[in-house]
Amino acid sequence: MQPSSLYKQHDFTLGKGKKATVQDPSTAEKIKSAAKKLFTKKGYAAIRTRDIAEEAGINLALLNYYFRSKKKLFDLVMKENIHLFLGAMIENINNNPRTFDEQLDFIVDHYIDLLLQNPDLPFFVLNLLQSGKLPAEDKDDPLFRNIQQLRNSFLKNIQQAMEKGKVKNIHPLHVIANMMGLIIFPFIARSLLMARAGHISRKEFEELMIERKKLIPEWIRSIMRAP
Amino acid sequence: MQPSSLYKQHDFTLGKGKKATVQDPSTAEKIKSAAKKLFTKKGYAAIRTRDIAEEAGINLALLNYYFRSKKKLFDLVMKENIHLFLGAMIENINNNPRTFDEQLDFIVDHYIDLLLQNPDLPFFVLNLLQSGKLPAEDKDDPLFRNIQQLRNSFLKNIQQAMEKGKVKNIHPLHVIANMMGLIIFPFIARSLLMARAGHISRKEFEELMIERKKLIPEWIRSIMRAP
DNA sequence: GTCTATAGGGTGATAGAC
DNA sequence: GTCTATCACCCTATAGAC
Repeated sequence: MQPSSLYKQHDFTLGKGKKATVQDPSTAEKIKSAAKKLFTKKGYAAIRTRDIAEEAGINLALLNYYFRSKKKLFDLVMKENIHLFLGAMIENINNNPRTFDEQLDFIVDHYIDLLLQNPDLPFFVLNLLQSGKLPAEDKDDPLFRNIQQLRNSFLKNIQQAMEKGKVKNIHPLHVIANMMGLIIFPFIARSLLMARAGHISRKEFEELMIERKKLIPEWIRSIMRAP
Repeated sequence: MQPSSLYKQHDFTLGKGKKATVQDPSTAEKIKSAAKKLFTKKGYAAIRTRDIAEEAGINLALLNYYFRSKKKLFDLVMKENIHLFLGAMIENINNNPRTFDEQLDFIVDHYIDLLLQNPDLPFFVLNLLQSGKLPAEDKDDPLFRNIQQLRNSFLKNIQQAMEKGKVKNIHPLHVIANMMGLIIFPFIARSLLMARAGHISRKEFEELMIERKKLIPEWIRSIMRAP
């Protein structure tokens, strides 16, 4: 008998038509976090269901028992990762910073914190992007509405600053690309950077990333400032 | 009968012990460039040998006839891609620019040209990096010796400029990461940037990247300049 | 050199005992 | 809920005809 929902919240039909909902996070949770770890690090195609079962320390059959299929398990991980990746911005909306400078400081700070805790997240997203499997923005998902809102206000702020002559006339794509690149790139290239730009330990790397929380906003501002 | 070398330079033993070397690039070349296109875009695990055969318009068996195995074909593509990726720097060495500014201008210019022609190259390299399959630097390969030389002179130039007080005191990893990130990131995130940072066509994107050839060195310099 | 057919092994998924 | 055993399919690689 298969669970009716994907996440172990079965409706068991008992005798006399009674129903009971059983919560049992432990095994399903083990599988899901193993899947998250492996899929995030290496992508969908490179991971076998057997790898996930082994990582979770459970039997292969349980994976299908709880999640029906590899694809469905991946979709679940993908959804969570995308929310994690975009979630750093939600707080921005809720915190309601108005100016470009405030937004900049907030985003840089929160994203670097996020990436320090989830260093493989950018690779996962870029992998989706490259394979064309990044799902379209879901109009019903409040998260995406917030993102769109943030993007619009961010772009508007850049536009206004340029019109007032406070910053150079610069295409918004440059600003977005620079900000994202300065935040994200060190994490996707970290093994290269650690090995080749001097021999840098994991701890030193993390300290340098924390240092970037202050530096990147300064850099972005100096890049945009009129001569 | 299998070809003795991987790349279709057979020694056929003819009657009376004569040998002749036959050059036949067309089929092997078709397979290799199909493999390059697909492996570069989606990585090793996501591509089947059937995909390559179809893309090349040849029979599946020919792939193994010419290249022995999927793995060997991938290794060949990997080697070529790594050389392509690092080759943009070789010319730098051969051109012998001395100062940091000269090196900076040269690298940015040549890398953006390279990436305009091979936009999927960074993803391929980062994919190798992430899966831990990037081969160690080969001491025998002159390419790697040149890279090491360039890296050292680049790092030395940064160090010297800081000692002379011409630029801020900044960890070299920041400089390398910033330069690489500003050059490479727009290409790995291009579909995201084109769709979400305003609706940007392929042509507009390329024009913006060409614009970055002038802007990035300015940005790097303004980032490093003492206040 | 190129094809068809198929071997051989891996992989996702399930049946059925407990 | 969890396990063992196994099916059915897919994928790489090769044998053998032409």
